[in-house]
Amino acid sequence: MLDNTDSMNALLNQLNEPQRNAVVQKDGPVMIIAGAGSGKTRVLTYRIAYLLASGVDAFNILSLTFTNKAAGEMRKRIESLVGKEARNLWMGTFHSVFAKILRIEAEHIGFPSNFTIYDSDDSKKLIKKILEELNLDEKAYKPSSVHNRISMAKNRLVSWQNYSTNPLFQEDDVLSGRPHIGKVYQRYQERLKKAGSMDFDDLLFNTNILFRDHPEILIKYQLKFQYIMVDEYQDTNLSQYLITKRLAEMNRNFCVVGDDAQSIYSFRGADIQNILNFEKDYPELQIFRLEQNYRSTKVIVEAANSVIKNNRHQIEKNVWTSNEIGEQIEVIQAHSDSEEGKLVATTIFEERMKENWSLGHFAVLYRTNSQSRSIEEALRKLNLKYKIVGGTSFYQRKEVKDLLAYLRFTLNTKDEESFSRIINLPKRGIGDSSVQKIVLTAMEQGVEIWEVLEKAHLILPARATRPIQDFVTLIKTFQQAATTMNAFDFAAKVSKESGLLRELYDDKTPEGVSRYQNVQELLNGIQEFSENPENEDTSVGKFLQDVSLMTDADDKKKQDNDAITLMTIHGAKGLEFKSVFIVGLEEELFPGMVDGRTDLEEERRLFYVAITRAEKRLRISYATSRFRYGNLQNCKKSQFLEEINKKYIKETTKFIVEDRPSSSGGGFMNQFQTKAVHARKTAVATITHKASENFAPTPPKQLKPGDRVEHSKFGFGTITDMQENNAGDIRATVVFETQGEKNMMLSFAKLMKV
DNA sequence: GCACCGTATCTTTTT
DNA sequence: GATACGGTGC
Repeated sequence: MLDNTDSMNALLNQLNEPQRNAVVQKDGPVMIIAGAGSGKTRVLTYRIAYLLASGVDAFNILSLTFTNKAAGEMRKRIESLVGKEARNLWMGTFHSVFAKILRIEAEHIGFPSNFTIYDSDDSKKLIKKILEELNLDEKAYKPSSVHNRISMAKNRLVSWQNYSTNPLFQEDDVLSGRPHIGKVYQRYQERLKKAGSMDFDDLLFNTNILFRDHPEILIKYQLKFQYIMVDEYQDTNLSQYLITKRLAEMNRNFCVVGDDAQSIYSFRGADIQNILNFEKDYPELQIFRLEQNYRSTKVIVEAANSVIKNNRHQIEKNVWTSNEIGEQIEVIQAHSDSEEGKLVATTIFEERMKENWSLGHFAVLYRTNSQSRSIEEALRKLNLKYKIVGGTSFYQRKEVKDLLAYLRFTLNTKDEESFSRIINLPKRGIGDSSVQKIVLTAMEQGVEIWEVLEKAHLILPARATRPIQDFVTLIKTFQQAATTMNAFDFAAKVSKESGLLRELYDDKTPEGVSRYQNVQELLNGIQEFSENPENEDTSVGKFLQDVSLMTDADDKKKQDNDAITLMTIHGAKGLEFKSVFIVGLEEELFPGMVDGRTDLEEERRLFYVAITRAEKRLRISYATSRFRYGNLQNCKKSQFLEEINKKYIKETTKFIVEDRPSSSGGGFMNQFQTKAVHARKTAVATITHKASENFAPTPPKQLKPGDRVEHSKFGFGTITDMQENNAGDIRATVVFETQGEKNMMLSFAKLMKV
């Protein structure tokens, strides 16, 4: 530990005055308003180093950051200041830190500690299934919009029980023609619970439940986390706000860092009021303002200021710099998106020559992921190396998720999403109808899918049973192996013996080859994990826990620093580059518009973030026409361009001679074609019964009509009839008190005579 | 059960 | 322009 005052003073001398003040104010509530490029990370790291130096134990510090990568880097920087002790800090994203706590405390909220985390892909698939089951109009109920509503609700701590009576949500839902979202929400939660799974939002929602319902656990963590720091506080939602508020309540050593001007995540529930109202929660608050920008030229800083001042409510601050004036911002007009790409590419090409900057100093930022295409094409033509950060991340690729699904299912056979992914992958002759039958039986009989699989011969013809038995055997051998092998050996075994790798290997199309490589890369990643001496637990279970919260930005392989960075502006937050291009400054693209609605202030903050990523040089481009939805559209220059003070801008019109885009065909819709409507209905009751403590199924032979029985999920009822079928299985008709009449298959015996 | 083919829909932004 | 989905024919 760094307990000598000299070195501490040396540290503090590297800071400017407001930075230093913010660092040494270690106790009590602190808010640090950190303008763009004002050395925020530096203040945070030094602050933690200072806490450690003044005798605070690393175990008692909780520091929440926005990305895993930010956390990792900060930990490294602190380690270089104070040494190994930094490893004991609790540092990470909200999601990863509270997932960790939820695993420790899982039993208190009725989850297994190895619960699976569903990513939004998994969530949407599950929601889709539920929408079909409920037979809801697929035009009004799109999985993504329903998922959005549910996510919003969770972020505002509205449970499914309260959703339908919540005026805020209900009104909007009725207005948009989908009054039944509450029902979907309920079913979605029931299914997640059954699958032993949580989605991203549940990690925070359930943490709130945990702390609300178990004061003794809350106190335990309050005692532990004596000092709490939250970065990017302007992007917290109600759920996150309440978690930290509760945790900080006892010691009140609560330091938040943020910049209201950079709040860009309201679409996922972030509430800028959390930072604007922070002072109301903590009257004794100490506020520090970091206003000196060390990153950018005067032109860039002041241009950014001239844009953001068009927003109304703001925390008062004056970001300034003593850096050079720098060059004016170049605004580039193009006639099409492909021309825009070419102009960007040639400009980078020339600038790199002239300045001798490595490609790592260039970034192209856009509003939507789809804009990367035209840029990529142009860069490839000039042989300029680039990397795309974000978009469909590595971990979202089908082949990667497929292998992960095998690993997940082996450890948690309740995981419904993984099950449907792999049951017929590679093709083993288990078709949709068999799968549906299995899922349906599991629901109707109130047992788990795995159990039905093991007894598939009872409900399916022999032809379909064989491959299922093979599948069950396969998973069983995997389950054995998982307990003894490390993650890598295990994953390698699974990828081979499942036949996944073989199938990809046999596919010699370019896509097939790349898919194969992706799986290999995943295996490499798992190997790194398994062989990393810092990892105590190298089991596949631990790997899965880590990987489910990993994002593209965290990927070490993406840190090639001799390549141009392409990413969304959201992805660029917190980063900086010598030379930045912001592309697509057009109305309805940036500021973006979704079914006629725009949050202009948020879009403006996003533009502010984009501008302030640049250190030396900034260029902004727009095109007067662009391909969207596969056809050509005319575009208007963005209003944001007018908001930049004219004196910082030079407009240039560069020309690329050649290909004008020709409009593509198509676009005529066949209005006369009607879609077949599918009515699929499954009778699934809402399960509320909790099995009695002494519940133990009675052997089927001892049951007879007239018996009163308890079912572990459906509650109490009476047997009215029993029949033996030709598969040798006995079916009992049971009239349940709450669930009505059901046909129970006694080979799945979950009935107890009472 | 599965492979192939036409078409409807899509694009904000992310943990 | 890509993809996911439904329909059709083996």
